[in-house]
Amino acid sequence: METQLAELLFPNIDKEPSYYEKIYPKRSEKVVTRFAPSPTGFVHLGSLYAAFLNRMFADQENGIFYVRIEDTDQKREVENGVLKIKEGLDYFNIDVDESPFNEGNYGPYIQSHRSDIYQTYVKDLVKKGLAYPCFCTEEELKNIRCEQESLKIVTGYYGKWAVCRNMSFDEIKKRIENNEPYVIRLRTPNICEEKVECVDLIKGSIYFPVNNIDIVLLKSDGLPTYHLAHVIDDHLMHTTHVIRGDEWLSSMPLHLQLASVLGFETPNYAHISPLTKKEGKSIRKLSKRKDPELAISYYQEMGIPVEALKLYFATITNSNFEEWYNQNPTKNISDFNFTFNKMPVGGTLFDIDKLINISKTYFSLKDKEDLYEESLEYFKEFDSYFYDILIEDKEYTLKVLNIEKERKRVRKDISCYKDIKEETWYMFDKSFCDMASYNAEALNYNFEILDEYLNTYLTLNSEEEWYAKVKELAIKFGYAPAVKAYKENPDNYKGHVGDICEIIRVVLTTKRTTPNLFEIQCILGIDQIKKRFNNFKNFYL
RNA sequence: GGCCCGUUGGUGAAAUGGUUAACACACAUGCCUUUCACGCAUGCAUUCACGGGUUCGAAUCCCGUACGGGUCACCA
Repeated sequence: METQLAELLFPNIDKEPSYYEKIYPKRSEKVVTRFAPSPTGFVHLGSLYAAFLNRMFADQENGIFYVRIEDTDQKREVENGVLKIKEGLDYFNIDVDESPFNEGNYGPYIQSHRSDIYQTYVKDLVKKGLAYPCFCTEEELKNIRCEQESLKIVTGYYGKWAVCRNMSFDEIKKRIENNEPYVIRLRTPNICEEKVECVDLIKGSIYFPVNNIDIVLLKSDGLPTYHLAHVIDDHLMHTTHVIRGDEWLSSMPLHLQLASVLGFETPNYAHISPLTKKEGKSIRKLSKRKDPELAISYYQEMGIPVEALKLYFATITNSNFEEWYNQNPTKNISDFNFTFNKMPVGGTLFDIDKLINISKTYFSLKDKEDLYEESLEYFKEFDSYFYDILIEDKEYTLKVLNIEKERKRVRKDISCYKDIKEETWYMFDKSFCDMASYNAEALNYNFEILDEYLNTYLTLNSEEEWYAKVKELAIKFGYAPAVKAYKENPDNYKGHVGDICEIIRVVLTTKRTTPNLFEIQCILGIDQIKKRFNNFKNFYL
């Protein structure tokens, strides 16, 4: 009778599960991880975090990391969804060993192309009396739920509520011939209220009630639900560690049950606690719909380097990473030994301040050549005006990017590529001419000091000599040659040497705060300095 | 509402029964200093959500309460 039913339901399925078991043999790698996104739009930072972890763990154990597209819900699918996932991964420099774009021996890597596989396994379950067709309509299911809710009992398709569970073969046949739509449900073997131990690598052992709901295995369009698909795929693709978001934790009893019913060994599970965000007083999981600023495009536009993002991920992944990295700043993330039991169990607030700090350190460690190349990539895409300025004279740009770099304590004022423009635009003649504008306060500057400086005190031979001259200039005009002297007797002076420097600084850059003034002047050169002094005077006279 | 999980300073967190509760970010002050940044120093939880209990001893174990989160689809 069951065999008859199986043939009625799946007349076109001519294979047995053993066929697939044979063509997808065990792999030699000890660790196989995977990233299994749905093609529903841009790649969210949270997804990338999961991908990053999977890749990292596979690397650490010399394993395989593959990508499988979970597109069994065509309603939610977005145009170019798969491509967007690829772009996200590429941008993040996450190598993928097997994927739809790089098929290995365990494909297809897109679930909608694996329909026959799922149906073969389900057909086998039907034969064994472990699955059955259900003709309940959306409305009927809704009514069942409403009744259960009013009775204050657990909702779902189970026990006596599972009305299609014991339908006769003749009735099923009649309905199918009548073209009534149906799903295939699991005939869950559990009716009692036992608990199952779910071992999670991050959270430890958790005891859940066993699943006793006849969940849907195959939807009316013949495609599987997530639960069935992932259990079969992770088995056939020989995933050893399922590292996924913790929204799946509570369905783990179901997944364990499915594996057991299908006769599979269960992989290890690790459920990652979500990245969260503060909204007013409450905290909630980062959401793709509500938080578009957490699309990677947000970071691309700002120019936060991927490496910085990865370092940030690493620090929130293992609480001891940060300390290790501070002691080994030249090593790679992959040199660190990650462990699941050091991962956060609760949610993690996404801390942009921390990210920015990490990014600043990252920039401070970059040498000028790398900085130049990477900046070009960024500005080429997001600011062609400044890109043209940067490439006009490479040697000059390198000097600008190198300001205060070749010293023991490097500046840390750049947190993203966008900042590079903010911090250097005044160093280039073109952007200076285009963008410079003086604050009204500059009007009050003593023009005599400026003339004196330009004509007799300006020297670029060495920083010591230059500074000594500036001090002389300060004294000549009644300013203290040292800040300390000024602070001790403020009434004796008009100001201090720093004020003199400020005047020069503003005239040359329009800014009150810049890196080292002497270095700036050396790069600008005498002619440019003169030009800017003259411009400044013309501006006000 | 049922089932799970969590709650340590502004933030991320360490500490897994034993003296003054790591570390990092942020913040504040001071030093250094031509400005800013860097760097250095100092400060920032009389206490680990709350209430009970176990113990010579608890942030750490147990129970209860409160709050927060996740999940209960023919979505993944």
